[in-house]
Amino acid sequence: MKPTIHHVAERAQVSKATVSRVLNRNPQVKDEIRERVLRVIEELGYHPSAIARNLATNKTNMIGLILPDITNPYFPVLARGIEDAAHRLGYALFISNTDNDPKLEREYIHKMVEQQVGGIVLISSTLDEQTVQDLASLRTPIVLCDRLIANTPFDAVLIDDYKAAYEAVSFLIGKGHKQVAHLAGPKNIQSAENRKLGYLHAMRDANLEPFVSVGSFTYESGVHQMGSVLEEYKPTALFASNDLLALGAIHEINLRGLRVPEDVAVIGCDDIPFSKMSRPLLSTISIPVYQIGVTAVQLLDDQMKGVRSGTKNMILEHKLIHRESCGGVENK
Amino acid sequence: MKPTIHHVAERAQVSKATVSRVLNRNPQVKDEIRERVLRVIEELGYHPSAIARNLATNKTNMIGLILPDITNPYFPVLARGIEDAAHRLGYALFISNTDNDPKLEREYIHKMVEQQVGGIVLISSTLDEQTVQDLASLRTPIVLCDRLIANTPFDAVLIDDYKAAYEAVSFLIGKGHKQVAHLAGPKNIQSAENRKLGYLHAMRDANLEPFVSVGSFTYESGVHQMGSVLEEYKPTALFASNDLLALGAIHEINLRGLRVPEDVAVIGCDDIPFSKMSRPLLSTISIPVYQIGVTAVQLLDDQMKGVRSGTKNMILEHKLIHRESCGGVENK
DNA sequence: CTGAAAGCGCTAACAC
DNA sequence: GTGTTAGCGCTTTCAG
Repeated sequence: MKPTIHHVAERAQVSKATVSRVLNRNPQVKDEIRERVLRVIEELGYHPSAIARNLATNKTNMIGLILPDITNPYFPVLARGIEDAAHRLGYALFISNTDNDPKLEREYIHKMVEQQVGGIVLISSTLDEQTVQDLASLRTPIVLCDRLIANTPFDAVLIDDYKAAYEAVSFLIGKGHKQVAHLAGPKNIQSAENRKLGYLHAMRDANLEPFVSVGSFTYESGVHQMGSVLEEYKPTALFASNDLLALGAIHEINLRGLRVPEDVAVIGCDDIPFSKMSRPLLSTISIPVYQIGVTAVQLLDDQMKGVRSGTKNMILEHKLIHRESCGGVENK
Repeated sequence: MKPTIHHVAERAQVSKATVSRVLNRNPQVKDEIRERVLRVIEELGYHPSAIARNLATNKTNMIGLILPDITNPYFPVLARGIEDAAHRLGYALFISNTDNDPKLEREYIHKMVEQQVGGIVLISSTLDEQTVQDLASLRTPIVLCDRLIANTPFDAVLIDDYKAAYEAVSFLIGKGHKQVAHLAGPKNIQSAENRKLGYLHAMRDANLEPFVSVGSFTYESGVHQMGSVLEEYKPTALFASNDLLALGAIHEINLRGLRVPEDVAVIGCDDIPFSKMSRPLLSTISIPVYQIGVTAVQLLDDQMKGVRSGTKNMILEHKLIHRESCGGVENK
């Protein structure tokens, strides 16, 4: 049996209250007694039960992270930012993968609420109206990442996907490209849609004919989509909605005997770690993922502490990273 | 205020005990009453408090995962295996990154124990004698991944790193290579050491002169180490202790105007997702990471349920994956 | 089939 | 300074 505060109290010949005081660093305990208690705690290998404490204080030191898939290279850095910030603020972190399955999302959210988490960082693309209602009635603070839902009490932290895409495409156009294709992400993912819009508008503003191929946010999808793009459009440049797609596209381009960037310039989005390891090095839009995670937890913490009222949305800055895959850079 | 079982009971005009019964699907509740209670639960948006329940039953449905760094591409799949298995068994999962810092490891372990987790999956390379003692006295089930500690009560699940390395190197030697270098991982990581041993023995058994360069398990380290290996040893083949190292090495090899696999054949270890996206595709030792995670949780569950006594070590099967980077495979 | 009451390990007034 | 007491929200005998 694990020792409880009771055992410690008994053995140290003091009351549970006193043990509780030394546990909580209450200064008004005589040094002698404090030391005695501390010694007993050591001897017994006693660890206070956080759940009992939580129950008594009616507040917990746990928060939850719900994301699509930690296996997708975009997320580990985000998760790390969240985790680091959480621990810095004294929270333990629950984690759950949903694969973007709305049913699982709801299930995990409810599970976390039952665990009495103080708040949840939610990364989801598939929130339907009903789930949103559901969440809003939960009385549990929620912060969204990479996703904005208007008219809800949820804070959000994201980048300006539209602008990022517009800039990337304008950059390509500025280099003289007229045939710029776009590999888009799933329609139900807000950032994918916004990136597509940014692409479309940049093309329109330059009086160029757009060409969009829609797929999923995976390497395989990039390989696959690029095949038809190459056949139907003869692009000299490509803006992919994320790096995985870009990487897959490059693979397919090479397979067809074309070179990147000489024949087709490629630029992705996200700046996942692999982008710095691929050949050619991938040009991309760098997203401050780690910082997004940290910020999300800070917002959550504010909400939990009731520091703030009203919704808050944070737009973080992205950055165009010019590496090898879009040319004009000496092979270092 | 969040509704409690008390509110539900009151509103449904039954006792807390009855509400508890319907919560726990106790069949001996009259249908009529059950429905009434269920309806009230719905109306109130009531969610039972897991921590209160845990306190009452003295068992929890939480387990913890402590790993070095989710940002290292080896870990997400492992984490996913653990998470999936955990949820399947009804556990919520805590997660913490330690960066292999022994102090953080201890801190997080203790934090999780205080959270009353039922067990911990621990991925660590830096366990010193003292920490091991400490853990053993915790009365909390622990399962180790990728690491074995003899004479402890800890279960472990891993692969046979020695054998994996021996096979990889023998494979290279079998292809006629006589100058096979090794990029080793950190000395304090057990699997790195075992892989090095496997390499050494394979070379010795073939009467070949070994050449080892020790670094860390990173891409940058691969780039850096490969520089000197190329200058000092003129290898025709390379066995890298993990894929990141291999990928970095390939980068450096190419930078020096040499080709993979024509000039230097390369084989890595781990089979991280990026190995299937790199150019050339990386030959490697595939480790059943996902399965390691699943197995770890199963062992943990067994321990927690007291199903088993005594320590159990599981060695899972690795597999040599023959892709482009070691030659002899048509470029598909 | 349902209710009353005790208790899980801790904190937080309130006394002394 | 330290002890007493009453809960926190739930489960679990034990009655009825």
